[in-house]
Amino acid sequence: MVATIREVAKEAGVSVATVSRVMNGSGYAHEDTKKVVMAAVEKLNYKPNEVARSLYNRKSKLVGLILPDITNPFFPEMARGVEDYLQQFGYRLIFGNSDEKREKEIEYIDTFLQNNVVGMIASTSEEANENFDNLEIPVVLLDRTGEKLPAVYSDQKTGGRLAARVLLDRGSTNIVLIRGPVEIKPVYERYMAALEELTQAKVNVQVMDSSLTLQGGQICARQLFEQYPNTDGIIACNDIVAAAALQEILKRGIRIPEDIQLIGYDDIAFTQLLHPPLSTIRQPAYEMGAQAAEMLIRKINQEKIAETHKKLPVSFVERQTTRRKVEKP
Amino acid sequence: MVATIREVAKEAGVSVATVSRVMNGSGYAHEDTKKVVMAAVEKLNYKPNEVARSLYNRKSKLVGLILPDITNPFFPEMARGVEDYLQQFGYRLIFGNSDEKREKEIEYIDTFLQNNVVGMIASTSEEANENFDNLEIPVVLLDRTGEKLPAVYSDQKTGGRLAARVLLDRGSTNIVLIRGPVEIKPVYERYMAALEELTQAKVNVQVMDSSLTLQGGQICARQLFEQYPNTDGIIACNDIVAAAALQEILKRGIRIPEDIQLIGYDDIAFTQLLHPPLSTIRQPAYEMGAQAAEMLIRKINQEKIAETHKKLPVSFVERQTTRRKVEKP
DNA sequence: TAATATTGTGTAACCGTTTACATAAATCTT
DNA sequence: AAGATTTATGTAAACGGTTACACAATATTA
Repeated sequence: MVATIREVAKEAGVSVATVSRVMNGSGYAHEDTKKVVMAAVEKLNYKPNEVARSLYNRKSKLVGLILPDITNPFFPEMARGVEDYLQQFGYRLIFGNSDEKREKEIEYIDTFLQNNVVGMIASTSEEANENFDNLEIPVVLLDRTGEKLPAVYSDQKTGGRLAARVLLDRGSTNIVLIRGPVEIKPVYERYMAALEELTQAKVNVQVMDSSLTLQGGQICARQLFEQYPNTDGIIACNDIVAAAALQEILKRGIRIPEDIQLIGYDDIAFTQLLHPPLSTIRQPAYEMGAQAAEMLIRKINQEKIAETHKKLPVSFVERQTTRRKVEKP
Repeated sequence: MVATIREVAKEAGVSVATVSRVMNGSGYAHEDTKKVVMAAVEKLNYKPNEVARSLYNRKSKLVGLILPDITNPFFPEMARGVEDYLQQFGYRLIFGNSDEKREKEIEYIDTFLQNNVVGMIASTSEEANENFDNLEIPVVLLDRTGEKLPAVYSDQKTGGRLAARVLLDRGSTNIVLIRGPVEIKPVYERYMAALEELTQAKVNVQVMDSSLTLQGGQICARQLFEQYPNTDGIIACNDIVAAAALQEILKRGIRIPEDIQLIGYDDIAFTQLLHPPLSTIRQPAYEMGAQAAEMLIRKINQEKIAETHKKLPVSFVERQTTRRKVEKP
């Protein structure tokens, strides 16, 4: 059904080596021969088998991508950033969701390797990093960082501090800080930075735990007002949890941002559709993905890379769950 | 760096054939030999190269997945359904976003084929279907359907009709029906079904166009109230557009659902977080993905398949952008 | 114990490419 | 016109697995 290089060679009346050479533009080939070969290629609709190529070259046109959970709207943005960038260079993505689970991460790393990927981009836990050791292919960490591996991530510390500053500057004094899972490094970092900032401000601060999911957020939000009814500021670990909190706030008839301020993290798309639209700390997800892809391609092409650790800036997106800042005269 | 079967064979003092046999549990192998081989495998941390396997077998453990846009929250659900199911059987996903563009679809189909995928799952336009002709590997359509190919999709007609019925039964009489891009079959079908139902009801109906994105929805929503200020019901082509409409409604201070009813389509996650929570028609996205994966595996294993066209039911998710139904005594 | 069946193992061909090397043809030097 | 270059092409050996086939060793049977 699918034509092989031998059939093309036969059709064109040349050897397979010649076909290979004209296909790849490598080595010599007479103009006339090129035409004959291309005609045969055309006629048989020949497309070189990537698997055979990959076997010989010991590298494919495949890039492995491991993300925690594509169902969390933060990651699709990143994935598209990666894909859109790689796609232009003919690379394809093998993709896996890890759910932040070590076994899954390892399983995907292994199978990606078995498929001769040229490189990998991964948001994996720090402990999984050792699985990247002694690989002869480049790996770039995304939304994570580490000593040895190049990485593209965002400035969680500034993000966390910023979130805290916002509530502080706008007058919250009884703040609940919702901490996400501590195993997830970036989430932990933003939490720590916010906590530090709040602590320094000598304001009343309570810490609560939540998963990064909607269900987790809802459970947390419900408890929050039972335990700390006079809260006047909430810093959520991500936008999803913030959205859950917002819903609870509304349900209880608390005025926002007058009685309570709320700030999320990520700036995922639907955040602006909430009512009131959610103030949040923006991470440039798409850009992060694209830059990771760019760095990976650089590595693949053995180019020198100026900075192997790219920390992208975050920014405060002011919407309507925080008050206007009072200007000090 | 990475051990090959030859190195394992040498280490174990046997031939490559023997190693292959014990790895695959095919043919005979003496118990003692097995032990020796497995020890060597262990020692060298040998993992068979899938590429070489794939070349010989002419099929890999890779499945191609083409989705329109992973950035639209409807699709990640589906993708996870596919992945979670396939993952158990050791299949991996090569993934591509098509943006509903014919060239991209074809490009991905071609490169997937070049990588010896065992099968493909695709949400592609009808015109791309011919590219699936004469393939020796199974393909299942997802969220789309067609004559020749097996497919898993949802009942768009019932969905469209249901959406219309809901607004009708709850008393809307000046309804705007937002039609999505007509090239996208499922979107068109739900539109047509709704239109039919509305027309029959002899109610006042206006049609507007929108893309499936937030930006498109916002533009559409703005125009909507300028052109049809006394609208009292909106059927959106999907939840994203519905969310945009909801925002416009709120901005204009129109009461919902008292003055206007709104219904979306898909039931993507954040829909319940809107304020008020959005009534919508639910498509079982995850389930659809999982079932497509199941069907594909059946096909790969050459099992008989009872129904090659699985139409999954949709349902009305009643939330707070539609009124309570008035019971007729 | 010889004949036969079963089990265990190795050799080499194959999957579809790329490329080192050999050799032939064309072109350039002097 | 002979020799040196350059260009053009083919042959065969990789790449890392799987498996048909041959053959040897062991177990079973009569």
